[in-house]
Amino acid sequence: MSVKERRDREKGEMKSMILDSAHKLFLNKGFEEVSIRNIAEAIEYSPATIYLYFKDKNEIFHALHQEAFRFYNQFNADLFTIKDPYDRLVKMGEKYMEFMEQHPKYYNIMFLMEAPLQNEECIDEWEEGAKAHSFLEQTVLQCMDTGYLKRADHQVLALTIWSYMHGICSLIIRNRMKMYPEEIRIKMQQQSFELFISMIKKQ
Amino acid sequence: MSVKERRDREKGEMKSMILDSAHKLFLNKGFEEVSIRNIAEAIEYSPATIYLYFKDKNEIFHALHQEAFRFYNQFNADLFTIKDPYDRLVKMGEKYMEFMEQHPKYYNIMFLMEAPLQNEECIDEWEEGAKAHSFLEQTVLQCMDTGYLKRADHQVLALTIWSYMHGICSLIIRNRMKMYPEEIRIKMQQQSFELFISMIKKQ
DNA sequence: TATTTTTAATGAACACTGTTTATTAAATTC
DNA sequence: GAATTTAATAAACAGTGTTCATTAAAAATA
Repeated sequence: MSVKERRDREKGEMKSMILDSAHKLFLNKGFEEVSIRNIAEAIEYSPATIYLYFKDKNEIFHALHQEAFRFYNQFNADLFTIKDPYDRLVKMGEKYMEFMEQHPKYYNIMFLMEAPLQNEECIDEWEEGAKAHSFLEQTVLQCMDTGYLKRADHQVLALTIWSYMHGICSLIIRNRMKMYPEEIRIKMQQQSFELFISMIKKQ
Repeated sequence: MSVKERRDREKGEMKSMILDSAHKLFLNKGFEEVSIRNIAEAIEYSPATIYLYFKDKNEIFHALHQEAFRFYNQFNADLFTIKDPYDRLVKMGEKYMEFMEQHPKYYNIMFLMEAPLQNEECIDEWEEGAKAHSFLEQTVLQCMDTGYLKRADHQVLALTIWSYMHGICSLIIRNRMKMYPEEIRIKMQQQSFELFISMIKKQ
């Protein structure tokens, strides 16, 4: 019995050893640029060994996708201390943009890359992502209850807000805002955010 | 003199032959999945020949990126016949989503892929994209002038609208809306669009 | 026209990639 | 101690983007 237990533990340790190395390499080189052979070299095992612990490269991406959401929730931990729901909502948007700017590689794997969600079974939990999203939904609902936002389906409004935030962030990250000269690009982005905030606000 | 002219013409013909083949292959297989060797085989030349006409694979992606924008402008041609600027703006949004749904591969290369804009010199014109964007800006301006939209910086509002549209579209295309069960996903998307439209409208 | 120069096209190679499989070595069970 | 299960790997498969020396053809010059 205890043999099986140790084996399971060792299997888990090996998995997180692979993931840790992959994680570090990915942060240095960018996700697509790291190969299975790179990871194998870093942990001093052969490439084939990786396949005893992960089905394929996408499964590694999926695991790191989940880790990125954990990191994102940590990054946003201080939002929970903001009592006023409207202040919290605005701060949430600001932090979303901050996260994109400070951690573009995480943003990329969380919201832009295809790889992490390319395996069928990825329909499963995605707990941390759901947590973040329902936090947004609850905040929106509270904003309506306190009269900050016009009454509407809070789920629909939450999706609309997220869509806007993700839209502007991914345009920036993927270099699709070159029609604006570099100097004014950031100003445009800020003004757009302010405009959007004023648009959802009651009155 | 005329020799050089013929040579230039032949060079151009070869370039568009490569591009045409690449285009067809990409539409069948998806962009990342087509190799230089695939293209070479299709045009019955050796892979090395491609490099006499294009610096690298990204340059091919860049050319197709431009073609996609031409196609997008064609797709939207009938918007010009809509006289009422607000009707035109709404229709513009609807067609944007239609385009994403009917031509996800074009949408991908236009707005999501990194490759087409990875070479330095891509800062150049991007004429067709600028055309589409300034059409949006002008429509927004006209909507303000006719009292449909609240007065604001029309460039900032145009960017905000595009950000929202791109946001919802890329969340769909990249499968990031799995927190909603498949049946209601499309409904959420439609309701969100309607909500956004009502948000930007005066009153 | 004959020879030199320029240009176009390629085969072969380089240094990679993800993934599979047969084989070996070690650990565990009988 | 022998048989069995498990873990790890070397080697191979079938690709990838890209470069470069070499060849074949076309154009320019003598």
